[in-house]
Amino acid sequence: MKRFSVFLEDKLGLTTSQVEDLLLSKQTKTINKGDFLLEQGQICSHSFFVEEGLLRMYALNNDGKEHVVQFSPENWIAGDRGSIYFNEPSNYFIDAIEETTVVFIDQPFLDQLALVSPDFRTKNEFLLHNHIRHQQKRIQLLLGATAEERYLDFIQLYPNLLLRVPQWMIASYLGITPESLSRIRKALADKNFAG
Amino acid sequence: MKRFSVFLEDKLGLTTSQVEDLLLSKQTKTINKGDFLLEQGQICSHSFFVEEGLLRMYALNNDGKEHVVQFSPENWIAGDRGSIYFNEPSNYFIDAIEETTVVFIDQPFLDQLALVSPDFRTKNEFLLHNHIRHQQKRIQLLLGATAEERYLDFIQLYPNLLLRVPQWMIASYLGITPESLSRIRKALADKNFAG
DNA sequence: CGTCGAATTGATGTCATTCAACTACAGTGG
DNA sequence: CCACTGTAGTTGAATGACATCAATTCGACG
Repeated sequence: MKRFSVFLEDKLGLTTSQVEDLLLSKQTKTINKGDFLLEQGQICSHSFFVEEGLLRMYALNNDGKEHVVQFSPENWIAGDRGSIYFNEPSNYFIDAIEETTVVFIDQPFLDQLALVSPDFRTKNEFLLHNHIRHQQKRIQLLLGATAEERYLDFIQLYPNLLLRVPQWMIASYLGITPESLSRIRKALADKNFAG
Repeated sequence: MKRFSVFLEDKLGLTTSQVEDLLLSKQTKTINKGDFLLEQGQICSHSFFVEEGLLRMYALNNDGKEHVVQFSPENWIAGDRGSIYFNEPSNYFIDAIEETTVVFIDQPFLDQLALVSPDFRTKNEFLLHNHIRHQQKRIQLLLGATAEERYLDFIQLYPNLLLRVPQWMIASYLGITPESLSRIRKALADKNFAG
């Protein structure tokens, strides 16, 4: 749980010894590529800190097509807040794109963190604000940018994911078909040779 | 500041007397239809609680077209978190769709709230989670739903806004042109007569 | 080497945009 | 009170962006 420890110290303001205590009772779970941590209809009772690997959260639309809401590589937290905090069955699936090791985070654990660390809540709120800000940016792009612009933004924001996520999933994240993404990439390649 | 008082009591867990004390030093500001509370390039140093009226937050894309990120009617809070919490110049405009009365909320005020109310932070985090959940839903719709489906979702979610927001702004919120929305409305009207 | 899913490519279709004309209506000034 | 003006909304025709369907090609893996 190396990454999780560092995360607790750097992002949430805990001391090394606090982290050691807290993690005594914690275990990691490793799941295979393609396995699910959450399926539509279930109530999501945990968030998942990604220690190693890569998760994807997606929904199905009316036609049964997958739409990726977010990718969660190392050091990210996945989970459906709607389901966790409002106790509703989730609309989402969370599965592993690669073999992935996660740490389960439940409410009691968060309460513990708030108890031992004075500025845990401040830092946690910071993370929430950051999440909102990223979502807002994404909404803005979906409203006003072309598929090509959204793709360029994606490779700038997540250059490391480019190599790890299959292209058809990136298309799904961008809100287009795999065929369209293929053509966009071709057009970009042509432009770059011309320029 | 009636609505703001009720908000502080009901949503953020303060007592009536706490609210009275806190609001002694607070003033409202009323702005005209079309006036701005935030413009692109400025650093957003406050959030705005809407006591009366209706705000809209929007961004400009590469072509200079407006795209509405959110509407904020009574009891909502508007503001650009990216700018507030990360101290960056904002990408957004916030202006008034109607004459609007707002209460300015800055960080010192929030700190005060956290001091006097034990469960302010818990309730505030709840609001943040709720915001994230709504944004996620919107992303999902933009990825996988047709313009018609998004419009139906909009009128279900914000039936009261239908009468107050000009149609071209709703189109902007949905990510389509005013002409397209006009046609969608016509098609729906035809369907309902047929059915 | 053969198989299966991923990616590319081409032909065609659909939905929304663009541009333009026109109607309806509110606000302004004579 | 009426003409003048500007903005919102509607409608039509042409265009454009992305989707769909179908046919290959590519590449990983048993």
